[in-house]
Amino acid sequence: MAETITSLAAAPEGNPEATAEARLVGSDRVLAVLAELARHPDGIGLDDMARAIASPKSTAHRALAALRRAGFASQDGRGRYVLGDEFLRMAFAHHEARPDHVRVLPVLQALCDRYGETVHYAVLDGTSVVYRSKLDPPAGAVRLTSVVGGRNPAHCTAVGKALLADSLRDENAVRAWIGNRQLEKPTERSLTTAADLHAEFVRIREQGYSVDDRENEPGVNCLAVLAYLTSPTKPSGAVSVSGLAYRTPLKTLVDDLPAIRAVIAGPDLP
Amino acid sequence: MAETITSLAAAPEGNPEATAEARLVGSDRVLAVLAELARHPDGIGLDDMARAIASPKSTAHRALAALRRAGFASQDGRGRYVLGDEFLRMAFAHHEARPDHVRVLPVLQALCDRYGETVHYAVLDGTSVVYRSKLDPPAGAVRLTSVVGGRNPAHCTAVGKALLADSLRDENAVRAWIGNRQLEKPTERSLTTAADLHAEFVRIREQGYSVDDRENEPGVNCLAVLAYLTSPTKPSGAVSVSGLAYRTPLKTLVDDLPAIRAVIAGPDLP
DNA sequence: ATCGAGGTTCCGTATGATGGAACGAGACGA
DNA sequence: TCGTCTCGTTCCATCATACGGAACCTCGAT
Repeated sequence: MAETITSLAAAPEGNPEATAEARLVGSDRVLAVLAELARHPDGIGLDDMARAIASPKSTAHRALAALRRAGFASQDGRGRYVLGDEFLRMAFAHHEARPDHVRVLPVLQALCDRYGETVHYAVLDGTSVVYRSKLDPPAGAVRLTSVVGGRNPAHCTAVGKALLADSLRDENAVRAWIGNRQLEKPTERSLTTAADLHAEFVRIREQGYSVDDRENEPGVNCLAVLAYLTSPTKPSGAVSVSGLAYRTPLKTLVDDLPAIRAVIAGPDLP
Repeated sequence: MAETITSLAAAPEGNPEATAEARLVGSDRVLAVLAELARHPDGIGLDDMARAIASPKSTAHRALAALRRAGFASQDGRGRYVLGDEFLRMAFAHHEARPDHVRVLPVLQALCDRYGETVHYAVLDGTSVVYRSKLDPPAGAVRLTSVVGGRNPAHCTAVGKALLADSLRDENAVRAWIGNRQLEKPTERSLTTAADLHAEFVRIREQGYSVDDRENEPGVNCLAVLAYLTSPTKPSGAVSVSGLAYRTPLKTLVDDLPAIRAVIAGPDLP
């Protein structure tokens, strides 16, 4: 059970071993230790930690002591260091109290209920989308690997395209947004040229919704519509329903669009 | 919608405003800033932050710069500081990869599905229990306020009593565990004397499960059984199903105990 | 009993943190 | 349009604090 689809929303991915950046000092190093700690869900030894941050043991030890003092790190029975409970409490409590989150949660719940698929709320950040809220279906045997705070390229996700379509109104804007990057092409169906994207954005603006038909992940499709959480004119982000293509074909979602709109424009949103 | 029951698992609760501890220095202060940041889901201004950590603006600013460098803090449109996406990503990704969590998740899902109530996995830490995993029912109009990493007094929760019953085998042990504390009594029904608790623990050992009949939160009850995630003899924690008394009476859960046991002892657990 | 692999502590040095004060930018009212 | 107020940002001389090599414990394994 709980088969996994890889990397809908992978991490920025620091170098696997040894965060080999320029030597960090002071509190920067402490924060690097914290990040390294987070990368090791089953704990990490002091030596490995020292190696990971390219510092002597005593320095790593001092940093870990500071983290322990703050409740962000603790030690399991055998001395291995793990992220502290207090750290997780902070993060979860903070997330659940975020204004965005509390605003969209009812909507996400309704949508998740209706389709039994994973739903997201995401915002645009430069060239990628950041997932701000996520709800998994209760009984889903397949779980997407997206994570709150995780990212995906904007141009091949439904949420990203919905948001881009709103802000890039002509092909020049699209071209400017692309700049001189080579757009990633995670699947065969991803759009990667300014022309294709502009055409897509035009369609999206006409339709009022955006789809990702296996453009980001094979076998996964997605329907997204804009969400106006903070302003009635400028969308703050977008809400999406992601389905496994064989279980919830796009057509199902598109046909049901009025219901989705109703939920999103519901009494809970302005 | 989304009515809330107060404080099943409240935070350790730092002083509301002004973390008035002895003056912190260096990285300790940076971590204090991080914690303060987490306490303000809708952002905090530089001045308020400086006040909260009892330091001049420039010091707070330097700390925030370090956090921004690490991706743990960012600024919204108007310069207010909020926790960074990367921070949340770290926390969520870490939690979902924790060995304990991945082991119990299937069990929690099955139980959550079956009863449509919130389920927890928690471990004992001294005099309180710490929630390590939590699953909310999809359609729950009422949400418990428990949070991953949150705590509750062990002696008035089903999970806590189940774990204490396993480790405190006679009344002297119970007395020693209590020490000279005055046990909290969140509701009228909470047990707070060594004698009462010992009797309860005997019953729990005989029955093989533990209940919390509105002892921690009015109107909320709970049934818990031990979970052996790491060792076949020493329980690593306990799994509980928390119901609203009027919706899922304890009797329902107790009557269904064989099914619960079956789920917990399922193919996924040793 | 011995060894080895960690985690922990010590302490002189110099490097980076400190915080008061001045600066800049955006918001608001006149 | 112009002041002015608020709030984030930058500067810099002083000195406290982090640095890290090496010695020290404490287990568990041989």
